[in-house]
Amino acid sequence: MRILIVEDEPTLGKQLKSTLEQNGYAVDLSTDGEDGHFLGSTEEYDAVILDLGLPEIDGLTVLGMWRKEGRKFPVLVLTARDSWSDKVAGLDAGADDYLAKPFQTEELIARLRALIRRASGNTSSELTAGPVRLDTRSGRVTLDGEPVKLTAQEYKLLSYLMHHKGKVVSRTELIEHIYDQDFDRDSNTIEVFVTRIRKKLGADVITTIRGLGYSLDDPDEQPRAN
Amino acid sequence: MRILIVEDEPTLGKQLKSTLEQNGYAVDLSTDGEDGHFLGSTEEYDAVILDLGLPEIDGLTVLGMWRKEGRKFPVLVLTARDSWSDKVAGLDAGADDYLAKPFQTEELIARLRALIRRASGNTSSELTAGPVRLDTRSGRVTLDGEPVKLTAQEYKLLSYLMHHKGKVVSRTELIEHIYDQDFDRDSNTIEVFVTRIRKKLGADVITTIRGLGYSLDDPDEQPRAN
DNA sequence: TCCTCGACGATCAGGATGCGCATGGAGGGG
DNA sequence: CCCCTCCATGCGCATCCTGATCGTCGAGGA
Repeated sequence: MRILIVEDEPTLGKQLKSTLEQNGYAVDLSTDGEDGHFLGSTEEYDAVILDLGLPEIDGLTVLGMWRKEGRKFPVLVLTARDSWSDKVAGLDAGADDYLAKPFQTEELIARLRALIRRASGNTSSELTAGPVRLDTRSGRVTLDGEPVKLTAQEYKLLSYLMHHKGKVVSRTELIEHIYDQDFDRDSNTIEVFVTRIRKKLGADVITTIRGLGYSLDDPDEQPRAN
Repeated sequence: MRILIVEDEPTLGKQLKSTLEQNGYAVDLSTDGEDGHFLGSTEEYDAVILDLGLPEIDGLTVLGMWRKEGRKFPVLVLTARDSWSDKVAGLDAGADDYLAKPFQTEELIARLRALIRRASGNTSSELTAGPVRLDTRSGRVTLDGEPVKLTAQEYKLLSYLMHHKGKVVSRTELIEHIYDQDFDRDSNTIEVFVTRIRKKLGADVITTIRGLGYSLDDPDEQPRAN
């Protein structure tokens, strides 16, 4: 899952970035509204953390522009404490959730998880597909109840697929959501990790759709094979 | 485990802080409601001890604000008198337990322990993971029944992991819950203590998940990895 | 229907990177 | 005075990426 943080205060921004990265997200950080808006418009994010108190362009304006452009990613707005007007205006502008500064990083992470989960249409923090179960809260994966050890990248890849269960996900889409800005897009790393995951979870977990990408199906919901 | 004490009387506050620290908690002390509220909103606490008779802002108000902001840590309220009205109001405001002044520090610690235990979803004061057993009441750790001597920090670290058994805990999360406010976050102390604990309890007690953090698994519940 | 060929995906092994581990020593507190 | 805590350094290894090779699928023609 890839996150954009738009936060003008460098210290807080960097701290957030590193915390989120430790939690398995790919994170881009922008420190002003204009740059932030550009990133949000051009790159693919699964969620955006947006500070309202930005220099130059206001956070609300940025949010409004995104929504007008049709960007649909969930936005978590950081507002100064007690500003009800901000809250209302933010809702109108299309924010999905709020957090008043100051806040606890754990809560931020929890809300972020919830946002991403909701955005992908899931209701529980546990995602399942056949014998595979992924708990987004504890960050663990089990196969038939047995815990499976995944590396960071393997987890990111599997997590994205499970959040989009049944959908065909192209390789570029995966790259855009698993890695942050600076990454060489011409490589076969995705294939490599797909192979790895198949080795650990079974070959039939991830289906290849030639020329299009990959898809993770739930055999319980789709009894017949292909 | 990290505790916040909000207590206006300096003597009592300091005494509590030192007592709790001797019992293996990381403690922040605040002497007025405003500061206390701020700390509780920004930092990560596993429990809060809140005196109701505060100057400026009342303890109940502070508690109410926290709950309205969505802070979920358990709160142990200290009330000066045997006043029922305080108790009722406190319950409404979201307190989890009570203690009437004057009280025995022993009792305070016992209740605190119970609060933290409940908050982490454990039912017993004894936490076990494989051959390792940790008694939160006596603060003792045994390996295959044999008592093991842990230093204060080693105990704190192990305790936090055991309270969150099975969850992947990032290094920042550990730092936030084991140390109090003023601590340099860029250091490798966590690794050092993990190493120490492994030496004393066996290398397989704590699992490393590269790039994400550590996790303490219970082999009884999860027979084997890979 | 079968064969051929092209294109795409899977797999493997080698190597760079950086994370986490170990260790020793300085500093501080009991 | 001793032990605990913390910081710094160097090292080893898991992890990740790369590039090459092998395998597979499917279209089109005979």
